[in-house]
Amino acid sequence: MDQAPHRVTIREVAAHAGLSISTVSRALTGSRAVLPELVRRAQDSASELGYRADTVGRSLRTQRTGTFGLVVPDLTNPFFPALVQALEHAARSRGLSILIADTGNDPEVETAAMNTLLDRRVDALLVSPVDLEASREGLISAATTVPVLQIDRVIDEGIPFVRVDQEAPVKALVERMIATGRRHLAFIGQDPRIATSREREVAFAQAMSERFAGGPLRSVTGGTSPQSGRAAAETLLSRWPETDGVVCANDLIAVGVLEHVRARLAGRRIAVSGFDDTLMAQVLELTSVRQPVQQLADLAIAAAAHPDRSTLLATRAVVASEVVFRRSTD
Amino acid sequence: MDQAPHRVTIREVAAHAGLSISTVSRALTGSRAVLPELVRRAQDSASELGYRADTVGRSLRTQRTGTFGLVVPDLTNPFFPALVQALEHAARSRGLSILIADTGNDPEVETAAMNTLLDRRVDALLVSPVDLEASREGLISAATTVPVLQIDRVIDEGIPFVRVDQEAPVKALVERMIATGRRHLAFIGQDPRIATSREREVAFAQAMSERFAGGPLRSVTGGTSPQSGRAAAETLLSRWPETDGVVCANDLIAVGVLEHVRARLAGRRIAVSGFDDTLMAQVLELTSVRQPVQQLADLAIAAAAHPDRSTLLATRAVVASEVVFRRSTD
DNA sequence: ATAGGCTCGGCAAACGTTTTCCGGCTTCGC
DNA sequence: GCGAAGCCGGAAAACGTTTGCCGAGCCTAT
Repeated sequence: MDQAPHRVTIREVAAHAGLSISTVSRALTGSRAVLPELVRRAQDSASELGYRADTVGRSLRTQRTGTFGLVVPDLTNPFFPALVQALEHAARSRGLSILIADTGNDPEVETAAMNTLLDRRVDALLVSPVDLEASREGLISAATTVPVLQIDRVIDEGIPFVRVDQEAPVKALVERMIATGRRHLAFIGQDPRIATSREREVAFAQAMSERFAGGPLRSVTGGTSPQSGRAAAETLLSRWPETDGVVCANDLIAVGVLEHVRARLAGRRIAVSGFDDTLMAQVLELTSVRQPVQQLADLAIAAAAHPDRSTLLATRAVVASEVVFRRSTD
Repeated sequence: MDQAPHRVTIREVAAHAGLSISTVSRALTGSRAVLPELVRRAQDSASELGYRADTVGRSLRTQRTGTFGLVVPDLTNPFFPALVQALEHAARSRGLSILIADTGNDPEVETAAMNTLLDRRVDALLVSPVDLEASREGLISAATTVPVLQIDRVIDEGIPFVRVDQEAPVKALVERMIATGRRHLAFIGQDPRIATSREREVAFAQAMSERFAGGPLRSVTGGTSPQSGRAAAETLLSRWPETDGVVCANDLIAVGVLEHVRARLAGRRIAVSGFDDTLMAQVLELTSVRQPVQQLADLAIAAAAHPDRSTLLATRAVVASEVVFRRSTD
């Protein structure tokens, strides 16, 4: 049938323009001064022939691919698509591309994925590590080969990161629940090996101990889904029946809790809050913590795109998030 | 600080093993027979030195990158993360990678993104085109350079695709609504320039005309979000107040409709259905059409990964989907 | 016994680009 | 009017890999 169409190379552009390859390269990339007349000739020939520089050849020579590896734990969790989208836009606006890997919450897959990305010679690795412990070794080892940036989830302070502050919003949630008359607050976390969930739990414990020194710490952990949220709510309320406010580490969990509360405990006035301000939170009128995804992405890409790697290697950024109060905490 | 760590090249492996570069290459890739003894020596040296072949060098030589470009319209729509995840897994299990681009529903961005992916010399382009018309030109032009596979949304039958049948599920929905006593059915679509939405609308019109020949076609279109779903429901019900069943082109829309119905029309028994069987549909007990995402992804990657491009170029696949009935259509 | 064929190691070319180096020309200062 | 110092074009090397080709050694069949 139709043959693989021949791609125009810089050599042909040079021939067509009656210039040397070097001159064309310089004229098009602007890497060194070229007489305006020649620049025009080069550009004209290039566009006439439809020339577009081949990134593979360029990468081989420059040792930079203009590509980042992005490793996320689970695209099923709506927070990550939002993050990916923001990162991809930020990257593309600078002419950079993103190789994506979804690890399905498996640390071994994660390490393997990072290695295949390294083989592809990405300029940097953006990672939201799966597991506080099991991900560490692979992460550290990757960091010896390429600049690594932990994004959102940070499991090793020695490696650059861009994260969200968890303390303030959790404190604000607790304060609000107390202000609306609740006294017996509880926390429902995801797998405790997830960095952000752990941090939220710690923040919760601290906020509580400031208000109710010596009081019991009501806390339960489970999976990351409405189903497990419902189950967690059940065990929580059977263990501490007095509970009248629940801070969840995640919207998906909170939705499950909400279901349980609205269905089984319609009479009781139990506050519920989540994290991530997903679409579901908006629809179900669930109080949630909106993540500054855009800011996170901009910081990450800005750091990763910086020409000298020392900037990236020095990145330790924490950005603030904002609680969106809705009916679920009225 | 610490210098960029030197990556081991095949040349060093060859030196260490006392073999020629060619032999090492052949031993490691198995591209030609090599004496077992030498294979062992090559492999030992490779693993001892921690050698991993550089994909950039290889790509330059072989003219294949082992990378696909994936272009999706909007990761905010939960259908696409699911698709991306499935595609990425299928690709990685074959040692292939995916460069992702989110076009934010903008055909111009889409064309630009496709071009930057082409510069990266992807082996194939997997695209869910934004717009039935505005996307066509860019798509066709890209297809002259690289194998292109339309995935889910197809806007040009001349270009290979992997899609989902819309007719059967829509018909099943209509039948069910009729079977449960509804007579005045309506359709709410997304932007009519979205291929799948249009197909669902056509299927709806056809199913209806089979049952109610000559009856009015109640149909409204709007955006892809609960908000616009709610708005659409409002105009729909003011225009055709008798409506007692609504087939929506999308879960997000359906959720908006459901809100409107449950809030404002609590007395009336109006059936609502969506598409994609997202988490929200499950939570809100919304009848929806589950997309065979896994199957779609497997077919797509299998076609794209096939060594000779003629297979991909011949791909025209349609897979079936399944309606999941829930309370919203009881 | 020898011609022909098979196996397999190594040299070198090639993939497409950027960039170093060289050298010719112009300019400028004295 | 002359040396030094830019400016800028072109040849060629380099990035890391795969692979076409050659030829040495061995086997086999007649």
